[in-house]
Amino acid sequence: MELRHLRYFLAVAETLNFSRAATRLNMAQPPLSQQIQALEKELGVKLFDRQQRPLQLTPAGHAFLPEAHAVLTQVERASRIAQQASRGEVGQLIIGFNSAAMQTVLPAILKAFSSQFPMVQLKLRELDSQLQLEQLTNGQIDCGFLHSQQREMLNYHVLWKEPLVIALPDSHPLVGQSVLSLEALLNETFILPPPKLGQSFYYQVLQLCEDHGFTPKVIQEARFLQTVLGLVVAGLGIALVPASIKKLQRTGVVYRELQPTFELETLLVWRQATPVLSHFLEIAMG
Amino acid sequence: MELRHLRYFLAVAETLNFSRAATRLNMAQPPLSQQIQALEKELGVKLFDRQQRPLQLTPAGHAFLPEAHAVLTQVERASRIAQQASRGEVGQLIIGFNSAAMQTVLPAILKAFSSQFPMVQLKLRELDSQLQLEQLTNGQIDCGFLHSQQREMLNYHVLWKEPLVIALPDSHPLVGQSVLSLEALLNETFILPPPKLGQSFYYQVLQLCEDHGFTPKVIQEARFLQTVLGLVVAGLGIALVPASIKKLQRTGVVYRELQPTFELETLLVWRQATPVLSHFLEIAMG
DNA sequence: ACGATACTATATCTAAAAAATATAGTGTTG
DNA sequence: CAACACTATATTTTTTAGATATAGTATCGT
Repeated sequence: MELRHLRYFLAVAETLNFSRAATRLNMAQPPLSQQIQALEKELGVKLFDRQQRPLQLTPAGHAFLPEAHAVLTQVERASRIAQQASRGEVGQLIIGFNSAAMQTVLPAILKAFSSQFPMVQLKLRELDSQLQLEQLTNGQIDCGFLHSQQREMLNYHVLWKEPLVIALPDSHPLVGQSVLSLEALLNETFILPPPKLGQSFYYQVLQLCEDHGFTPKVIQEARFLQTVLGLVVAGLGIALVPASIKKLQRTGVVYRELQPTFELETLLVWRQATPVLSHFLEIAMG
Repeated sequence: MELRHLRYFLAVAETLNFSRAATRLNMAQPPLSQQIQALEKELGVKLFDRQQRPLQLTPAGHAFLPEAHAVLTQVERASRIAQQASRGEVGQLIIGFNSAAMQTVLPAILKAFSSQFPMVQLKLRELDSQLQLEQLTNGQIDCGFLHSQQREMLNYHVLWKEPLVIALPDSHPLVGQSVLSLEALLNETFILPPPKLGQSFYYQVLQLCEDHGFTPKVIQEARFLQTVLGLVVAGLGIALVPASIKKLQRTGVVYRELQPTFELETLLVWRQATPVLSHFLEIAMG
């Protein structure tokens, strides 16, 4: 069976007249009769009762009519969807992000994109930066919002820069100073996320301290920034956190500027731009 | 576009290999490549990325895949439904019936049929006998359960015969006699359905009386047999009703046998037997 | 009832297009 | 970079859709 058979069947079923249907299809009547006969033979079923005029649909023809129609509708739909997908108007986008991104740039981007491309299904994966880089190369995510130093092989764009600030318990002896240098923190205990979960951020802080000539004392219990702040309040140590965390307004914690400043960069990273992704990138970087 | 293109596309999309797909389709590889190219050209969209191997679906191809699959599924469904309809296993059946039929033969028939052919949609129309005959010739109903004398032109089968009995108020002077002749009712008032609504039954009773040499006094208020009995109870007159009405067990009414008996026939009438109707008739006529 | 009319089916031929064969081109792998 | 695996292109063959001519069949009006 071919779509031609269904198109011809519909024309005949609607006009109930082979000759007029042929005219409407811009063809002669005999081949139309033949094609309908071929269709009937393949189905093993008579679709029209030709013994009486005007032509009548058989019960089988009657049942076949809406089904044939549905096939052609589905064909149009398939065609339209392929075209929309090639223009990036439908499809899906798997987006990786770390917790910091969700606190800053991501919400506005998601909102803008999904209002402009409502047919694109967004799948969000909260992953640490290192895992995002792996999944990007595997093609498991289409793009990622992350912190990283290594920028080889993948495409990236710096979306956001914010200074790291020092989070201190409000009872800490250093709260009197509005600006602190890293050297002043030589003997402090640092609270950091476990290296597995936040490798990139972890190593950036470590590197930073070593650039200033010391290896920090570290306790690694906190998985989320929220927890980090809790430990700071508890007086277990101090932490270097992105400035945007100040939004959380947690009591018992004060934030002090780091001098010299260290800028933490949030990158938008991707491997290959599909049509959907191109639109997303344009909106994100616009 | 033809179904061939979709079948070929699916084979290539599943194997991600033109040569192997061609083998699976029992054809050579070059025509397969050509047909896919033709499909892509018609859609205005590339479905495969041939720049790398193994072959990859483009985003458009990815979106097209489930849609193309849906088309072929729908084609199979259409084909199956046409065949089932030709065997009378699916479809619809519009059935006319009068109130007497619903009191007697119809329920058992409907139950038996719908358990054997659950895919057939039954549409029931409560109509008086005359209207059923009209709608049968118009093709508005497929078959009808009715009372009628005129049996030309249409196919029919006598399903049920029951005597008419006389319904009397229990205070009526004639209740003492267990059997009554029509002549005994010469001076009684008869309650009948309005001629418009129950022509056939109405004229049968009238004819019956005239065969016995008198024209009955008639009041025509009752549309349903239920109402007829109500008027009998109220003492407004007597009525000739099918014996099966006795099932209703209405207090205040007594039934007396008519002598000589008059058999009221319930007919199953149809014009042309479609496959579905044939099954229905077979079950109904046992 | 019967010829005129309107329509569909069959027979034959033509044209289009699908598929086969042979071969050139391209990406991938050791 | 040569060998391999695969896809595209060119050309021919085969199939089949479609056109034309005509025969067959149902309906309608006189």
